[in-house]
Amino acid sequence: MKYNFNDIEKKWQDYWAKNETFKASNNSDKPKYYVLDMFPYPSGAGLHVGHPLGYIASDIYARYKRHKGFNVLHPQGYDSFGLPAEQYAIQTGQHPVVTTEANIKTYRRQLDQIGFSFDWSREVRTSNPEYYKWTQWIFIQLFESWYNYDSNKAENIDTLIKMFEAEGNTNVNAACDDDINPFTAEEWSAFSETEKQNILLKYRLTYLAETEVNWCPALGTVLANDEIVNGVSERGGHPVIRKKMTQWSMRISAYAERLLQGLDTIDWTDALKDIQKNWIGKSVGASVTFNVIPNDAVTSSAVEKSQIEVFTTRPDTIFGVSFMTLAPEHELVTQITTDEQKAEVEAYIEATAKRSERDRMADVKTISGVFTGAYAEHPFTKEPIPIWIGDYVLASYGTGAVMAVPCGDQRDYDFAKHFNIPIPNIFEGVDISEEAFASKDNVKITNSDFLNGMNYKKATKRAIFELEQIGQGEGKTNYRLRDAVFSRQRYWGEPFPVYYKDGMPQMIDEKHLPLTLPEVEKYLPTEEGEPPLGRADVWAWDTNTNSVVSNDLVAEALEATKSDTSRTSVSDDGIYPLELNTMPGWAGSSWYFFRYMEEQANRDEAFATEDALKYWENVDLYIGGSEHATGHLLYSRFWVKFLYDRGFVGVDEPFKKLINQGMILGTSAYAYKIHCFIAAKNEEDTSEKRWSTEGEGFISIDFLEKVLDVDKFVYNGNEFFSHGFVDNLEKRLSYLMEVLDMPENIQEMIIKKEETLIMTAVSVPVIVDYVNSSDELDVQAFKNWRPESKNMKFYTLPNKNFKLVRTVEKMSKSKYNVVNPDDIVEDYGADSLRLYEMFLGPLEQYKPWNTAGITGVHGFLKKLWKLFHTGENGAFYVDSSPLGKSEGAEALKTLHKTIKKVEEDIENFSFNTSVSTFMIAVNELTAQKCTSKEILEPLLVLVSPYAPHIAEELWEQLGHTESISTAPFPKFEEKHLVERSKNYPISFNGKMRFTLELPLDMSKDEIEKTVLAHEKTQEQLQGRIPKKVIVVPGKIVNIVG
RNA sequence: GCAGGAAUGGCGAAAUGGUAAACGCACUCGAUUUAGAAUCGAGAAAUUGGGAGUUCGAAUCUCUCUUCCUGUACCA
Repeated sequence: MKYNFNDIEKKWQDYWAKNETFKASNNSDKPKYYVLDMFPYPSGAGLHVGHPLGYIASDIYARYKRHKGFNVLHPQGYDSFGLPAEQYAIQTGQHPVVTTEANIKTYRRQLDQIGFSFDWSREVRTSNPEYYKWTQWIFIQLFESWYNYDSNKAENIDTLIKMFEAEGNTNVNAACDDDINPFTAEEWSAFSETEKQNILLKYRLTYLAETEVNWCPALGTVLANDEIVNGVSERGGHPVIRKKMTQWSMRISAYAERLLQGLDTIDWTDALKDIQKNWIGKSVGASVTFNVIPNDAVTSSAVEKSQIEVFTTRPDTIFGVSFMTLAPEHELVTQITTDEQKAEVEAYIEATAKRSERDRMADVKTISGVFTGAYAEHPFTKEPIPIWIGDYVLASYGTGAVMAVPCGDQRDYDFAKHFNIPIPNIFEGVDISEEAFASKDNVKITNSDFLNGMNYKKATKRAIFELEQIGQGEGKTNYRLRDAVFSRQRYWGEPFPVYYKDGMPQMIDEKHLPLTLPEVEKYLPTEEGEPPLGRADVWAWDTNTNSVVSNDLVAEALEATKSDTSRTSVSDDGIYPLELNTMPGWAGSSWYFFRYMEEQANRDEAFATEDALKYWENVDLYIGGSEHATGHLLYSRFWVKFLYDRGFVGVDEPFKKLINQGMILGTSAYAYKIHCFIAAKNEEDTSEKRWSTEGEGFISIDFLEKVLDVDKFVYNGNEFFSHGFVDNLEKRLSYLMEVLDMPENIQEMIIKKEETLIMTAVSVPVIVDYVNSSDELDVQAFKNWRPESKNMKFYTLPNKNFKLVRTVEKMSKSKYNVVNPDDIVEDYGADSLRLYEMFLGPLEQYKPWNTAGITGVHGFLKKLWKLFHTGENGAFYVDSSPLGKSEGAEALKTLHKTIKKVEEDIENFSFNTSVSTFMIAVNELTAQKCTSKEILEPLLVLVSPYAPHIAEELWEQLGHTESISTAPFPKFEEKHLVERSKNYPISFNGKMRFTLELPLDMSKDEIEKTVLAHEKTQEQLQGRIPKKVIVVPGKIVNIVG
């Protein structure tokens, strides 16, 4: 019987689907375990071999946990809202629903054929209305909430309103906008409804605000900070500019501290935690207020009371302040600038505004700034401090102003040097003539009044205390984390459940959700620049019927209220325009892990029932790419903490353990297209001396290396060209003659150095399928693919094949290095693909794919199969009789060391090493001619998580009628590994010289005696007397001397 | 600049203080075959990026330098 993997795999995939083998239950006596993959965006290109890497790892773990007796939830779904489907819709006019559905079909087929143990009954798709109904619902909950720093959690907005009614807002300690004016309880009750709503909006966890956003004109939408890479859009690489727009924002900054603290409670890699820590960017310091000194030369009237608030992490260096710098955008700049400096300052502001964010980022070295003519007063010395503006100070961080301490901060130092501002030194015994002293350690403060002689820690404490005493500062903590813009000017996203009454946003009642996407005839923004939803004709909310109605009705309603300027009377007929923006991609992905917990049947009543949430809690193991570190993974944590605060879920972290799988890279192949010719020394000379190869040809890389006589030649840009070529030409002329058909007289001229031979080469990517494992090109296939090369020459070394250069890079269509798992599954089977992906190397690492290597693991599966088919003509045969003591010992040893290693490996997510372990086990058992059921049966369970199809098939052949998937994991027994003796390595000064077989129960002294007495030891020592003998029983003997 | 990670044959890698290089690919030779593929057997090949230290003993721990990768960037 042959190992017919295609039939076997189909058979068991059908079996699993039919029997719902991997359906998880919400009621079970077993302990629960939740294994989750980051769900895919179903793109049109389908999967390549890099995509399933993480899925295979998580599947192995999920299957392992089932063997270990856990009730495993291992679901899968689709992040099906997103840009590519919409871009495709814009180009073709096809509705994204249609393309998304088609793409999902492809994904499902590809996933199914790899044999994943997903519970598909719990599938989610973020673009399904039954799903995004609950995304909209969560949005409404955020709108109805505010963050109370006193209770340190989100609360219903009603508790805030109660506080306003009772005592106004002065004692409210909330996460809110900066521009809050204080009011009393009386004032609050006197406000109009619109005014009240306006104020509440400044406190809500999602709020409308005019924000400076990253606008991408090419994509017609705003982008989040994490969607921009090097100043251009992550998708498509389009330029991004700053633009002010009214947008929904999420007050994630309220959670900055908890997002930071929470990292300590979860099992993520330090690398990933560091990325989030840096992104949150906590800095502890103080806020200090500087009074601006009134100046007659300032025309502006406000200057009398002007104060500049700064944030500093080094309040201990306050006596080192010799100037202040404001961001050019700082609101105070125009007020304090003296008439004399006005022209210069305005010119500078204009110049900075013109520079794009990208320019400012690229150019961090140029120092620029302008003096405003104004001075501030030092809070302690009362000395005047000049106020400058400079674009090294960012308007968006802190207060947009800094107290410059040039002796302690390199940027301040550079600025001071550049503009000849004094640099007072406040560090005892430190030389600051060359650069600033930015370290906090091992230094004492001097020239600083009451701070003299103190270290950083003490001085900081004292400085803050003194600032508080004079009312000009306090301790403060700043975060880099900004609120997240939540609006997108796109069609293919969740509609906001929001309509506008008198310009104020109103939530649609949750019982009328979902608010589904309207039909539009085109997916582009409108001519007026409104988002695509602006094209919908039926996109207004009728509060009478609670339904979406035609826009025409809004026009009528507005007409009716137009004359009423206060807009407070209810003369309209209750029909209002709906929000035109949609939600960003991260909305649906920030809570999907809860949706899986609920079975399809109960999903109408809640996003997940309380029972389901309580049972599954959160994700025990999450596997996905590290590129989501500051996007999905941060936003999910934020939403979960919010849902936790409001009592909707019982956990405040979504993912207990997280592993980032590395990327599988493609191995591209390049052929060099060359052209050889002889250039005349004189450009104008076009006489018969000139010669060239007939058109272009391709040159084999080994030939090229030989001709150029270098191991590795430098290839820059599109061509190379070797002058040194001529010098060594004689040696290699034979090769050249053979291939270039060069006339003898030309050869002579080159040898005599009358002419220079020039070779140009262009590298052309080749479809990797045409290249064999020895990097040789199938020339015929290549010619068929590239018809223009049909008549070109392919230069190779004599009797050699055409060789190519290979480079490792990301898989991409344009490089022709994409490997489709479908082909691998067809040629080698899913089990081989699964094993090979794991075998390539550690899960977290980036590693190149090389299809040739798969024969190794495929060969292993065949050997495994053979182990069970040792009967006549390869018939199935295993020996069910009990193992004899003597012949069984060896096999048991093999089995149990395999159990031990594989179990350890899976627990440590070291899947590559267990594949090696399987290979060793099968090689050993084959050599032992083992046919015992007692050995082979448990071996199958070990292999089953990795190669489930072959395991199921052999399991069935062993006579089992139930799937192997819940068979208990074999128990490791130490006794089978116990050895009587040990082949001790005998080292001399740490270097192993020979080995010696000694009983393991031999005592330390005896070992020493035996070893020293051995003739080989004497030979090594050559009469010397050992200074020391180290004996580690069971490990090693080391003789020093 | 800052933060994190990495460097072991031709390639992917194993070994986390105790015999360095397991396992696989590729390579060479042999058997089988009309040939190729497949299969089986045999073989050649790496002193752990450089330097120093700790230790009886270091790929592994410490310091330092070099190179590469990832993230982040005027964050006060």
